[in-house]
Amino acid sequence: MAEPIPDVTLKFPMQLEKVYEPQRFEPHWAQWWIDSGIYRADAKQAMEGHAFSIVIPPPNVTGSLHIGHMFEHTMMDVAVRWRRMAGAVTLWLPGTDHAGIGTQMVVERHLRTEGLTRKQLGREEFERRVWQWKEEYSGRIKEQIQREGASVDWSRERFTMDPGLSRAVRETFVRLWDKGLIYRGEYMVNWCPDCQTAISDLETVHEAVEGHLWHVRYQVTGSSESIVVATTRPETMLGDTAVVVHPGDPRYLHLHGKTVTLPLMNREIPVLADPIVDPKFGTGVVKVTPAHDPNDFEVAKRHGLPFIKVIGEDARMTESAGPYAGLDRFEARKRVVAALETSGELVRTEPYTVNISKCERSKTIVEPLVSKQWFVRMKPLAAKAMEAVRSGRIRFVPDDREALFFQWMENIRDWCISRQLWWGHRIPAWHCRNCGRMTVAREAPATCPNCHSTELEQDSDVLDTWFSSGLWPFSTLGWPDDTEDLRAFYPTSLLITGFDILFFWVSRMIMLGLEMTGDVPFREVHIHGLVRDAEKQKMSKTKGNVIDPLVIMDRFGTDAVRIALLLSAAAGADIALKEDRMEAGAAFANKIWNASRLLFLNMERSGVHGCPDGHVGCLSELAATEDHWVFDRLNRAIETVNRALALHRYHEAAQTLWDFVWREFCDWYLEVKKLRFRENSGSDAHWQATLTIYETTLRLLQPLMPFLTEELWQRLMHGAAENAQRPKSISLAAYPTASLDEAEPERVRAFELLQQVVTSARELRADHKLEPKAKLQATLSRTAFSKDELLAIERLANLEVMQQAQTTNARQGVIRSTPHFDLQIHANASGDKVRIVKEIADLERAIVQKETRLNDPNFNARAPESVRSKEREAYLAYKAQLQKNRALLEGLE
RNA sequence: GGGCGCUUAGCUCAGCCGGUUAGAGCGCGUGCCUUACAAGCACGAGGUCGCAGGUUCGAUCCCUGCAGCGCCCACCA
Repeated sequence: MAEPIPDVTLKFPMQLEKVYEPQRFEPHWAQWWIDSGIYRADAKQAMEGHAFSIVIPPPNVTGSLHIGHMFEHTMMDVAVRWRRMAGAVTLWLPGTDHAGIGTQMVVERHLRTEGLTRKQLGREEFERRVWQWKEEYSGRIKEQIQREGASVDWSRERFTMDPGLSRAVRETFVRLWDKGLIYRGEYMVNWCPDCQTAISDLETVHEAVEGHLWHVRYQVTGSSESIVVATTRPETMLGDTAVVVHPGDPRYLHLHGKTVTLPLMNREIPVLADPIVDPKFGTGVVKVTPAHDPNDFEVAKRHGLPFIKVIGEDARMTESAGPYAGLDRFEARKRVVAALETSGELVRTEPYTVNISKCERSKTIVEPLVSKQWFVRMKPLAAKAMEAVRSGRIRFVPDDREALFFQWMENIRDWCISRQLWWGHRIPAWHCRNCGRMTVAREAPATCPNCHSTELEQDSDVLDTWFSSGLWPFSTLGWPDDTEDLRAFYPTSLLITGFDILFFWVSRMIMLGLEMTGDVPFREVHIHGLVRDAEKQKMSKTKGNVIDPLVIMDRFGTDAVRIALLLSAAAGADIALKEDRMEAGAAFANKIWNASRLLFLNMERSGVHGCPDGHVGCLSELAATEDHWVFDRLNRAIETVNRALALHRYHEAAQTLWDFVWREFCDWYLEVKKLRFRENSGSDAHWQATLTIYETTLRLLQPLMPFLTEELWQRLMHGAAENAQRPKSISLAAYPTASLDEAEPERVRAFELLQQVVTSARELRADHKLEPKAKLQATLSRTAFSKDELLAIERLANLEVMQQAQTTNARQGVIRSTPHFDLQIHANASGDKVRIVKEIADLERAIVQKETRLNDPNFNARAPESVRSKEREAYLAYKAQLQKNRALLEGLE
């Protein structure tokens, strides 16, 4: 096991380097977290206690991680670290996805640079190459995840094509097949001529492009009459086998049952009636190309029309296209149009916007083709999934994403799961070369169950990559075996992922999880937004606006990037990531570092070594006013942070911590404490309170900034006495709950007054542009300040506090007054009244508002008493302050 | 064609159940190298909460309409 602290810091744990350099310790802790095995989940323990489990959305092994992954991982890590510290037995399971089509394409592209194609290599050799690629990239991804500080359990790392997960895939396939939920058949699918495979509906993107609507005349057989059909794809007419009209369309009633001659092909095709036709669109006559249009496919099946395939898998015209055979589909279109023009059968051409489907990956226009594919029947699966969400067994965060989920589920269509690729899970079906019979089985059968031939060949198709990802929450835990892990950690507690894969992945996990395990795969789904660039543009390699997480982690430190991402992460919202965010994050980390440096320096000076044992969280009788105040503020922060984390409001947690640490702990608490350090009055009691606050704050920050807090906490603990109870990492210590001692309200109030006096003095000094070093004299009407508090006021505001006003003539002084104290600052100031005048105006406005409200009988009759009394109180306070300000103003005039 | 979301300070965005004079970061202005931090400190300027109605004692928040922007889904030739 590695040493918990780098050697150099071991020697001088309390001497922080002057400059915050996260690069010095972040890699060290990342490594130690792995070597020490502290994030390894214990299934036995989990079954006894409270478990919290989460699986990583497996990144594709196509390449390295981008900033969106880091955003997602950071939120997951915060969730996991928080639950871990809160006492849950946690499992965060890491892994990667084989990403069938995506990986195959990048490897093929890579091969092309070597002048090779996959066909030249052959299937076996190609698969070997892809495995090589996978090894390289999953290794890179692993390093990146470690660098992010993700507290995953590497002993449970999985890959979608691991033997165990492959077994889960076959098990699922066979069960669905046996239930009749998987079928195979000739249907119309989206065919990508570039990828040379069928793709699912989800893998296509729609795009509106400017095209044409060509009107073509078809001659009615044995008549001088002709009809005109409109088409956006004239090349497909070569495969027409009918034209249809609406059954009730009076214009064409007399043509029902007649035939027309298909131009160019001189084929007789029937005129049919079908309600699919909209009589109001175009001419009300539609050509039917059963083999190349999804609508026409349905029509043809209803009417038993023949299918003529005129476009092949390579997007070139087939032999059936007669003279056009061999031409590319777009070239064929040109020639067909030209031919129709020549023959006079093209009546007219009009511009028309057409919706085309493109392959999401290759951007090639998808060709609807009839081919033999495997499908999953979705309706029955979707019904169960919707029920699980409706009943609340799965909750969405933010919950408006549910609408999206239902919208898709309600209109779900069968899922084409077969791909004509080489990289992926082979479909567990074997075809007998002898009798032709197909066998679906978990393992390769030795002989054909029908004819006992040994001439069996496995189906060459592979499964859609999402088929295996859909099993991820349970296949990774050992399913279909009833493993300890499965019992301990399934259903998983939470899934954090992007909306872009809600349908691809989340929905399928829900459906397959319910079907295979009988339980939901996760109880909560947090759908986050997209990380965009500073101009809110989507990041993409082609735009060149991609932010590489490794680069910015090197530059700013991981904690800084984490806090920057978290601060931007309003639930579900996209974030525009600017560099200044990360600079601010680094500044925050630097602030914490330096605050620690101040404390550590003074601990050494006071002879205090490390964190004191015992009575942590207590406010002793000797605790000072500022201790009471900061206990109060920290308790509030603890409460807010815990609530925010429970609701996945990471930005709120981050913001709360930021404000507490910077605006309260550093700006006020440490500033006052510095005075005590100077006086060398830091008694043990003071240190106890100070270190309690400090150490608790580190723990509160830990889930968000694990590296920095680990480094500081280890140093703090290193100097302290050994304690068997002490966990070996801050990430295993208890998360703060609002259980610190209650601060005394009177003393909290006293500190707030102190702040007001100090701030007022600063305002006046700035307003009157006084010499920064000029000491001012002040008289405080409130006498309740203790000696210590007066000292703090004097020092922080650079004031000399007088027993009473030195002059009764306010004209010589500058005065500031609040309802709670009067402050006269005597100086040779010009007596600028601007501030008082402005404040009087503000107060008058507020008072009018209050008066109107308080005088409104309806308000008095209907508003709750709690609101009314608050309003009255506020009104009186304004009134009092206004009077004082007026008096002051008079005095100045 | 359906559905969803957004519009708050110069910029990026918070604002949970409607209730004191609406917040943060960055940027901007002024003054400070105050022995933790110039990656800092202090002080400040800056908002008719998209527009128009409505509900309510009370609306940035709820409802309706409008305008602008964005996203998702979709087999009208």
